Amino acid sequence: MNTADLHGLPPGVPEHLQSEGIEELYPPQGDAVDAGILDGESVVASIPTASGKTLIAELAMLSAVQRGGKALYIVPLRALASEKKAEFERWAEYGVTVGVSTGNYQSSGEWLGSRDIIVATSEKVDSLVRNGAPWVDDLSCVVADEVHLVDDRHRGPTLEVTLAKLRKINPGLQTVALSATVGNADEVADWLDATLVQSDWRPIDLKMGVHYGSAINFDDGSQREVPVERGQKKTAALVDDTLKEGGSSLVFVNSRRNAESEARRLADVTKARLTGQERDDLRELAKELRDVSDTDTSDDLADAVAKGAAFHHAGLASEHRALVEEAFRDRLIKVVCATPTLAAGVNTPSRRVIVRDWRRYDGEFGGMKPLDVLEVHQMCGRAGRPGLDPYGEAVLLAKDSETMDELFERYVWAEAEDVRSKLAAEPALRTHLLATVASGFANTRQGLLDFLDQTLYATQTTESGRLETVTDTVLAYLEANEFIEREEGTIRATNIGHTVSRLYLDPMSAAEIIDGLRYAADKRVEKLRVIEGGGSASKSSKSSRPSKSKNEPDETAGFTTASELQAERDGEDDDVEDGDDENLDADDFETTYPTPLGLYHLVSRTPDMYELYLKSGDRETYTELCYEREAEFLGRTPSEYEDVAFEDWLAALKTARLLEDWASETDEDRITDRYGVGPGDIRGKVDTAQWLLGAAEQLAGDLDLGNNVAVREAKKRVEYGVREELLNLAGVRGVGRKRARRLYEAGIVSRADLRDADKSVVLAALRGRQKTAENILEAVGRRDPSMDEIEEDTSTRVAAGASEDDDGQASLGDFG
DNA sequence: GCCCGTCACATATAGACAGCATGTC
DNA sequence: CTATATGTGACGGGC
Repeated sequence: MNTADLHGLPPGVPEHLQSEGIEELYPPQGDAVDAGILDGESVVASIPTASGKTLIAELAMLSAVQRGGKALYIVPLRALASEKKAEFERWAEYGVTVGVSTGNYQSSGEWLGSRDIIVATSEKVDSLVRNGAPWVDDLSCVVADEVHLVDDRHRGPTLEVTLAKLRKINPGLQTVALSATVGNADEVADWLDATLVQSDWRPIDLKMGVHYGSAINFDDGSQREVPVERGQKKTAALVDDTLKEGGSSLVFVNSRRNAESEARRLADVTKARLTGQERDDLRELAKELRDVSDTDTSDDLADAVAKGAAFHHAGLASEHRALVEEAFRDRLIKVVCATPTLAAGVNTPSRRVIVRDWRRYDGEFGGMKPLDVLEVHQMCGRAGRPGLDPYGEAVLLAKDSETMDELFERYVWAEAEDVRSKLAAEPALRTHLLATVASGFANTRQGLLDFLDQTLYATQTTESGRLETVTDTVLAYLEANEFIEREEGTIRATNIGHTVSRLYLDPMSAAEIIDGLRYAADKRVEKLRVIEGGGSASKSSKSSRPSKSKNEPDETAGFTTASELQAERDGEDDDVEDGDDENLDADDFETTYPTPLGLYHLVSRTPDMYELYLKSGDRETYTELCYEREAEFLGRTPSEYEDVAFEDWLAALKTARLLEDWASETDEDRITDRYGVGPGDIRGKVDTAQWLLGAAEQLAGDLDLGNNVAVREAKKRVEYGVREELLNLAGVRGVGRKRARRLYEAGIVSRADLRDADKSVVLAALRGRQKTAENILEAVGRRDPSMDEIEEDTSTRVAAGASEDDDGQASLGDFG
């Protein structure tokens, strides 16, 4: 089918497609048009990666807009949201407007309402529906990208429920679901009342094969000699082989560490084949990567990249990832060793894909578990860059002929698994039943069951009654925690229930947080009563030890290097927080209870916080810490000997400790090696903690518990990664944790000080960066921010520390 | 005395969404 | 932790 024959699109669009070189539609795209995609018909397109799924979606959305409608494009990842938005924005010249809404990307409801196409993550859409975004009623077309993810245990149910809700709100809604090739696409199509378009067609040929001995054996029967020299690794031979033809490779491995070590090894392979220009460009890129964060991860990545290789996994900061992805697309980086982050993320095609590891450690499984066929196919699908490569090659590795046979059978010839709904799990229903009640979708038990009947789960299940049983369990749970009320058969959400749903909390997280906050409120009342009765004894003990925040500046002013200062702070933590039940004495108690650590631990043990892994030795470390800081924890501490929950509780303590470190200005590199995480993990934890503490603050306010100020401060401290005394400064644009500390050390302790401060002192505190100093002064509202002719105050500079090249901000920012 | 290979033994294990209100070098 | 790869320390050989 020719693009010129397309109907129902905004004027100019077919011509635009032709100008992009799209004269003719790919066969699956033609099928989708035949299925009525331009006329508002629903379609499930189950076709390989990179075979033009996005255009199918665009055709549907553009024709819907042309009919005066509004379209929603649901993506699985935030990074994809911005990618798609950028792509769709080329239709702006035909009057089509695009908006994005994700957790970290701005979105006012009204503004979104004026957009023709909205791109959002499934969770964000769910949240918008819960909160009654007005434009949801106006949708005429919804696209679900990667719809096979309904199979995902954690996030699948959200997508499933959201689609069901959208379809219920808008009865005639055109649903376009894009899926990888899966076993039961027909079932998905049935569920969505859509026509199935299924095809294995790809614009560039994909050859899948297994390397064994000295050759790759492809699925089409052909072979390619790739001998492996003695002492050489297979991956090295394969990467070098591609490189000789000027192609790049993508290597998938099963752990972060493997990604890093493989990249280190392959760097020696790529290094040998770089041009002089490439060497220079890579050196520059390496510097940029190194500056992203002051951690080992950053250095290791930069070292590898300088030689033309990179690794990619979730421990990287988002800037790291973005830089690596971009340079790989530009063919500057020759090989990327990645965990599955890259398999489903943004578009990073490569001439050759090597699936080095096909098994991955899985604790629940109890050993190395073979990857799903779908997952391996997704990785392989990254092979072949449209328009650049004649074909793509995906290679699995076998050390013996037996393994080769197994790999052919298991992956090369195999069809992907069926998609199975995971909705009937309690955690999923806990969240979604509350939301369904709270947003008025249903107000009886039967109403809920009727609604659930419209989900994929219902069309798939053979086990009748299962959904009903779980529903009853979950309703009982929600009622017991006072999130819902039942009266004569009608179910209503309580005020708190509404809040919980609106905040997008797992009700179990909310229950935990509420318990903890109530515990804190009670303990506070009780303690204050004791203090009032007990009187002066505790007061005098207090006065002998000034609180740490007050005496900090004097204490730290004399240190000359950041690390000395750091060492002192770390030591001090141990001293001050050390102690028994009495470690929070009278006045401290009044002003500092609940403590940040208590609150961090509270949010860290909710199911919404992903657990940090306990390593060997950690058990002892944190058990000890648990006794040391016993007075700070909110709620009953499980018994070390009797409670199975103790292990989880300790893992949460480890997370809480990380957050406390971050909020005490501990350096990133110190945190990364103390907890065995990457810079990206710190960011993730901090981000989640911020969200949960924000929710906790609201709950504390709603329940009138009187501790929302403490929660707010704990939240602010994680947000900026600073101690209490820097909170005022750290909020200024351009001032992060490091600069705030330097300004503070130079005697500038507040925004007001900054407005009036001696410019030479400011300049010295900022290591003589004029431009930075001007920007900061402007941000804080100073009338004459100009730094022209200003000299650094050298005396201040010396006192503030002579450490070099350490001007970086926290650099954990995520600016979507 | 030193460098290196070898071996037994220990160690660690993928990913990432969400509230609200504004803004980073 | 139904496996695996990598890191670590002890040991011995060759010089």
